[in-house]
Amino acid sequence: MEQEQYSFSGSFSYIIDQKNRLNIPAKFRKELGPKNDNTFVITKGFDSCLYVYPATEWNRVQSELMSLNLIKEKNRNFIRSILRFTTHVKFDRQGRVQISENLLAYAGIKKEVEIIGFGTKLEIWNPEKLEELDEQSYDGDEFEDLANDISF
Amino acid sequence: MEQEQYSFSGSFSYIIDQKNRLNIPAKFRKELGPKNDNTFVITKGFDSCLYVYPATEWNRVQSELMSLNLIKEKNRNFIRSILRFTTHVKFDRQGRVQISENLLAYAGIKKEVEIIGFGTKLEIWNPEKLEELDEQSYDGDEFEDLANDISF
DNA sequence: TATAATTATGGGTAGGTGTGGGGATAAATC
DNA sequence: GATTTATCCCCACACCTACCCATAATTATA
Repeated sequence: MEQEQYSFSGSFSYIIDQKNRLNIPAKFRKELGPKNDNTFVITKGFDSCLYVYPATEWNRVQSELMSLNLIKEKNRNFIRSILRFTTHVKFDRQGRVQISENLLAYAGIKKEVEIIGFGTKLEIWNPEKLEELDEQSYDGDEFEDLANDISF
Repeated sequence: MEQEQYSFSGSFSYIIDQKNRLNIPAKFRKELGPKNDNTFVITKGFDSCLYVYPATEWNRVQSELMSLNLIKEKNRNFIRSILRFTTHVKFDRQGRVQISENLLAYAGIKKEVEIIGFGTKLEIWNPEKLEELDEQSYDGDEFEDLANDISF
């Protein structure tokens, strides 16, 4: 199977409507491609945001997950903590997906939402939390070192 | 794949029109070459300016970005701080690109713009900020040392 | 110098995008 | 079984953007 290379980027503001529907940026939907059958996979992410994978990309993640040694309790707990919150969502003709209450609660999302591209996946944020993190986490020296490493 | 070597230089003044469109100097557009499909990648730079990469050059940066270890929170924050503000822009038949509001805000750009060549990339500046920085940052001795290092 | 080509800026318009809401079907609750 | 609740599909519409053409200024060319 050839490896399709996603490279999501950019930041987009949306709101969740009364029916818990969230618009996915048209730009990202177009990048999805026909193999994914209009389907994303949403799960809990780190940093109190949600991760959104193209279905094909999620398959890769899942197979790596399942390759962990199931004898170790730590691994079982890890797998469980992720799969428990994973759902496949298909967007409607307007490009919206439905997000479950507990995922929204985990990310602290009420109405305003920021969707950002993160390479092979998307991240869904409460914009206020994203802003906070941005301020807290900025580290001039370290960021300059990293930028230097990658010839930014 | 052969490595094409960009060497942008020079300084050009433009204005942003009512539709947030910014002209890219014809000189730079011509250097782009056919492989880039008339596409530049714009993102936040250091020094409160915007960076503009040829698409092929950006691919290199991005693949290095994504090769960072995502287990480390600092790396995730770094990647996010860059990709969030990254957009692929294709210039129209007049050679203009559209620049998002938050990028303009970051660089403090309202109307007047200075585009300068910076080797493999371009930089977009508010001309006043560029002027300020020029005065503040000039350091005769240090600059002479650097010039000497590179046999300028 | 005259003419043509290129470049920088302005603006119109069709189609795409984001958001709200209605109605049919399925699921849940009483 | 009856009533409510949720879910999915469709349509509506305001707004925005991409694409097109126009024009003035500048540069290149004969």
